[in-house]
Order: sequence, then C-alpha cells, then structure tokens
Amino acid sequence: MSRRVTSQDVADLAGVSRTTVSFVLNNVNRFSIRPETAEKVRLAAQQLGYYPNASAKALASNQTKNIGLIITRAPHYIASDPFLPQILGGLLDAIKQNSQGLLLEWVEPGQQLQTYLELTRAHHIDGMILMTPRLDDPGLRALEEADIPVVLMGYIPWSSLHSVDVDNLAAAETAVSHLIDLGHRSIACITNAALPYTSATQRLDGYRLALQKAGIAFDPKLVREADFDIQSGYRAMKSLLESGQEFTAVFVASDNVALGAYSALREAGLSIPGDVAVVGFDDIPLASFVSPTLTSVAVPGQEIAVESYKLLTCLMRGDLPESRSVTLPTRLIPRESSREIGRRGKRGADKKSAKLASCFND
Amino acid sequence: MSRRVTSQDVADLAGVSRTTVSFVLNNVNRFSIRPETAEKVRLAAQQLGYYPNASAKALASNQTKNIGLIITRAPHYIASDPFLPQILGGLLDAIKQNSQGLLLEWVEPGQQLQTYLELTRAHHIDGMILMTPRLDDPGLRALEEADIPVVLMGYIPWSSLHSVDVDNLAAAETAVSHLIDLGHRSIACITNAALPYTSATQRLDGYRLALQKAGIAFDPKLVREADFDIQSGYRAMKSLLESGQEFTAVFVASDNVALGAYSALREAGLSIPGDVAVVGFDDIPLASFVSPTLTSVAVPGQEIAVESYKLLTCLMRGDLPESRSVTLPTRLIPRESSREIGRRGKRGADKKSAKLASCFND
DNA sequence: TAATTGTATTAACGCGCGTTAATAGTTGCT
DNA sequence: AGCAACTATTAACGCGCGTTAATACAATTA
Repeated sequence: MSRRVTSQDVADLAGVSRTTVSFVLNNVNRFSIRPETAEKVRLAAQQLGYYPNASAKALASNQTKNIGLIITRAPHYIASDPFLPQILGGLLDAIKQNSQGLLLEWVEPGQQLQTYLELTRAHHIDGMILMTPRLDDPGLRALEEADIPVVLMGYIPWSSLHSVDVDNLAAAETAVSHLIDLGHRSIACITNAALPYTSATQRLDGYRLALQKAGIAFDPKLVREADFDIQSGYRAMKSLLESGQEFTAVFVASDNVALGAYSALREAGLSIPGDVAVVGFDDIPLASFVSPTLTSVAVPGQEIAVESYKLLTCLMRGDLPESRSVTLPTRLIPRESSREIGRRGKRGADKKSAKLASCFND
Repeated sequence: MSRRVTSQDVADLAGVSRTTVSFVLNNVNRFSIRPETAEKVRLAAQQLGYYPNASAKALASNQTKNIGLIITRAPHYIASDPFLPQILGGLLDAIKQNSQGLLLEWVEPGQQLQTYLELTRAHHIDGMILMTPRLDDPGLRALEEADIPVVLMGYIPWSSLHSVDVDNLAAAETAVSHLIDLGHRSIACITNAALPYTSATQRLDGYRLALQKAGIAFDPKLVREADFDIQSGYRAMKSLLESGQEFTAVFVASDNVALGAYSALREAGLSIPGDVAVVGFDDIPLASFVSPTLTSVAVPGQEIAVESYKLLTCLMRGDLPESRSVTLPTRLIPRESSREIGRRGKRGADKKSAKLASCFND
C-alpha cells in the first residue's frame, strides 16, 4: 500500500510549485502560465497517476461535486418501483456530463426535517432533488431557508421551492375524459399513493374535475387509495369489487398499481376492457407489453430528471431560473385496456384483433 | 446566509476546547470526560444546530462514509431495468443502518479502468460494489490492487475479488430441466445480456448442461442474445420465429427480456404455453401479474444487496471474510407460462383455470 | 509537606487542496 | 540606463476536523 500521490509530488516531479499544479489542473487562466510549463505539469500528473483527493478538494473549494436524490419513501417501496429507473437513468446521464456524482438517499416520512438538515448543513451535497414530496413534509420549510439549491420533483403549492412536474391534474382529467368519451358513466378511481403525496391528490382532483365537467356526480365510494406497489393495487380493486359498487371503468393513477388491479379483475373473472376498462398512469415500459396492453398517461420520466437537473445546475450557478416551476407535457396513449365500452358481464362481444386473442382463445 | 457553525462555535458556547467537543461527539472514550462536561457539549451542539462538515471529517479521518454502487451499463439500459430497484432498496436499507451514503455511478463498457482509478484514487468512496461485471472488464485488475474494498455482484472466475452471486449455472439448469420434465425437447434460449456479462454466459451454460444431461443436442441456431431491455427480447423472439426453427419452449434468462418475447409470440399468434412455453429469470414483481403468469427463477435481489454490503463492511473493517464469494439460493417458481406441454399450433387443448381464461374468452 | 498517580483538558499539528497577495523575471519605452 | 507594465511563479494562509503529545489539576500516599 504505497503512499497517496499528492499535488506536491506532481509539483516536485515537474519542478514547479504546488500552486502552479493547481492552476494548470484546474484551468485557472487568471494567472497565465507558460504552455510548456503546463504541459510539464500534466505529464507529471499522468505519470504519477495523480487524482486530486475529493475530500480535500471539497473542503477547500466548498463544493462536493455531488448532488443528492432524496426519495421520500421506505426502501420497501423503492424496491418495487418500476418508474424509478427512468429517473435514475436520466439523472445519471445528465450528471456524468457535468462530472458530478449522485448520492442516493431515502427518508421515512416523519424523519424529513432531521435528514434534510443533516444533508445540507453537513454539506454532503451541493444541491438536492426531492422525489415524490409530501404535502405534509415538515422539512420543506427548512429547505427553503437552507443555503443549498433544491428542486422538487412534484409541485407543492404552498412552497416557494423550485419544482419540475407534469400537470397531473390536467393529465388525469384527460385520462378520465377519455373513459367518459367511450361512454363510461360509472368510473372508479384508485390513487397511486397516499393523498399526502401531491401527485396522488392532484390526479384524484383531475378525476373529479373530469366527472364534474361531464355532469357525473362524484361518489367517494368508488375511490380507493393505493400505495405505490402492485399489492396495494390488487387490494384496492378487490375492495372495490367486494363493495358491490357498479362501475364499468377504473382510472388507476399508476401503472404499477393498475397491474395489481388487473390481477384482481382477472381473479374475479372480469374481462378487460369488456367488463371493466382500465386507464393507468406513467406509461412504464411494460404497459405496452402486458395483456391487454394498458392505456396510460405517458410521463416523461427521463425528461423530468433532466429538467430537474438543469434547474438545479442553474440554481447552483447562482442564476435565477426563468420560472419557479417547469411543467412537462404528458400524452394519453390509448391501448387495448380501454378500447371500447362493454357492459358488465357481457361476453363474446369484445372483438380483439385475431392475432392477439389467439393466444388466449385456445 | 449565516456563517457555518463549526465545532469551535460549539466549544466556545460550551466553554471547552474544540478537542473536547470532538471527543464527546465521536464518543472517544480513550480520554475520559466528565459526564456533565459531555452533556454541556451536546447541549451546545444541539442548540447551535451543529453538524460536522462532511468534507472536513472525511479529510481528517480518511473516511468518506460513502460507498459506491457502480453499474457497468449505459443509462439507457439502467432506465428500463426492473431489477435494479430491488438492489437499491436492499442496499439503501442496509446502508442507512450504518449511517453511510450511497454514491451511484455508471460506466460505459470501455471506460472502466479510468473510472475505477478516479473513483478509488480520488477517494470519493470507502468501498465499492460492482454490479453486472463483465468478463472482459480491463479495470478489474486495477481494482484488485487498489487500496479500497471491492465486492462484485456477479462472479468472475479469473478475478480474486470478493463476490456475491447466485449459482446462475445451476439455476438455469434447473429452469431448463423443468421444461424438459414437462416433455419439451426443442427448447430455445434467449440470453439476458451480451455474453461478456458473466451472468449471461453462466445461464447459457446452464441451459447447455441441462440439454446435455437429457441427451438433447445443443443447437446454436436456437440461441439468441438479448440485451437487458424488453425490445431486445422482442427482437430475439422475432428472430427465432422467423428463422423457421421448431421449438416448443424457450428459456429466457431475464424476465424483462421474456416479456418482450411474450409480445413477439402474441404478435405471431402463438399461445403461451400452448404453443411455446416460457421460463424467465429474476422473478421481478410483475412476473406473477402478467398474463399468463411467468414461470421464473426467483433471484433474491435484496438479499444480494444486503450480503454484498455485509461483505463490503467486513472488508472495510479490515477483517478477512470467511470466503471469497457468497452464493445465494434461487428457487424455480412454476407458473402458467410453463404449465403443460402443448404441440405447436394446437388450439383448444390448453386448459387454463376458468376464472383466468374468462377474461379473454369474451 | 512533598512526591506520586490518575484524570480532565488543551495546544498544536496534519489531512490535501484552492487561492490571495506578494515576489521574481521579462519586455518595451523614453 | 532607468522606469513602467506585464508575465510567470510561489509562499503562506485557510477550509473544519481528528488526534497525539503535553499540561494543569485533583486525589492519594509516604
């Protein structure tokens, strides 16, 4: 285990001072340095395999070159989230181009304040992106006053923090209107998460708005709360079915949860969309691969990540972004799960394309 | 923007020296400190909202308290990996209990050496876990000599690095044997990734071994390489079908890829498992929710993560682990996609349970 | 009282690097 | 030559904390 190579070693080998090394390697051109000297330094650095110590650099420059992605959810829910990789992919890509690092953190609801304080005050990171924030997050106020840039992935009306999100309300309204246009009048709703998560509330509001515009009365008995994972979707649909409520369609505010609902519907012997049409949300890659393919609202996960990062870098540079929040477009993607209206229990009327049905009509 | 709170501030407020503060807050009991003094310090720290600066701490103690998870794949592939969250969930959980941080990194194949050197020499992290290593990774040698603990998620025979993995070969053999036991003799194979990824090779070897034991000749024309994502599975199956080769079953070494294969099979008007039985690998949460439910080899993702972390902490402590590599058990979970043998093109013979079929026989 | 043993506390150095203010070296002009 | 105006380089300090070696103090013993 040889001794660590420091900038002093590079300086010695190159026959210059440590300061010169620093100037060369950090491209500081305020003090002009002779090209040949610079070359000598670079050569020495390469020759020795010199890599500046990250901690020392961070301490001296007050920049960790790390940004944090904080997820307000327990690991259990993280483990089964098919949407997360999209965010990560987008973020990792953007970050690397900036030669920064990504620190991943999670916070259990209730521990937010302490975690945020630790993260910002201890200066582990230069900036943070907060995934799936909750309306009741007691730590957000602290972040507003923290001396560190913050971007929310999700919109919190009462907060002054910058944010990136899709228009959940409008998107949900479009999705539900789609069902209404198909002739459905009794439409159930399963949320994507508990209501303190802003996206859940907003999507539920979109559902209500669509009903209202169509003159359909909102019936709380047709609404269930799910909780990110498939199992919760299964339970929610089961609960709806067992309640005896009549409905010909369901808006599920998360594809993952919707697949749980699929399972419950199948188990009950109900056809999709013949007996119950289903519209999901997120358009996870699998949506077009399950059977029947799932109508969904496409959410540009990678773009959300990239935009969040753009906003964050803007804040980290000290610039004031154009606007407090960025809203990205969504797109409803109609697929088989909401193809046409079917009456409950009706059989043999739903014409799927032959090649698709062949797989099951055996 | 108030000045940062340092340990000196705490010392001043408590009326002691900075050293005492450090001793108290780090529980150094080599020098005994009067309890009331300690209490005074703790109170002052809390009162001021003191959080030790991470960089300074790292620099002084030579410990970053961060571990790195390195993924040898481009962001595009990360974005569509449904298995990743399980690893992350497990890792995040374990790490938090140790109050460490997780730094996420990716490396494009070809850039490994440079990335590893930067990561270890610059000492961004105290230890690293390498996901999906490649047999042809030119950076592994460097890691063997690096002064930083490394654990591979995946087994590389020629490397002396510690590793955690499942027995891919045996698991694949079991999966394929399962198909053979069901009466299949013409079994295709789609790998989970390109062959330089060790798991791909090992699973393919398991496939070959099962065939061999059953006295079935290996036919390279029945093998296709996929590449992590769904699309590649779709393409691979399409290619198999178009090749005109006869087969009644397919072993797909990744559930994600298998779902792509599902799609291609459906599009070709073939029933699962009636015309082609399918066995996947990984047992992602969705496996039991797609239709038909997917027979798969359950890989304990979270356990892999936890065991990797355990091994890593062991190495970071400087202890010598019991063994160089940990092998975790897998379990074949038979589901509908491999229920019984069907002859190709045969229709109407495959009896699914009524309640499941009802959904599609409308 | 003086010497001895512990016990509680601190002064001071080092971690490796960024950066300012000062210095040595060079050229151009009168 | 003499002075100014740059240009190239460096000494030295600070970032905030961990830690060792030294010190002050109280308690015990001869």
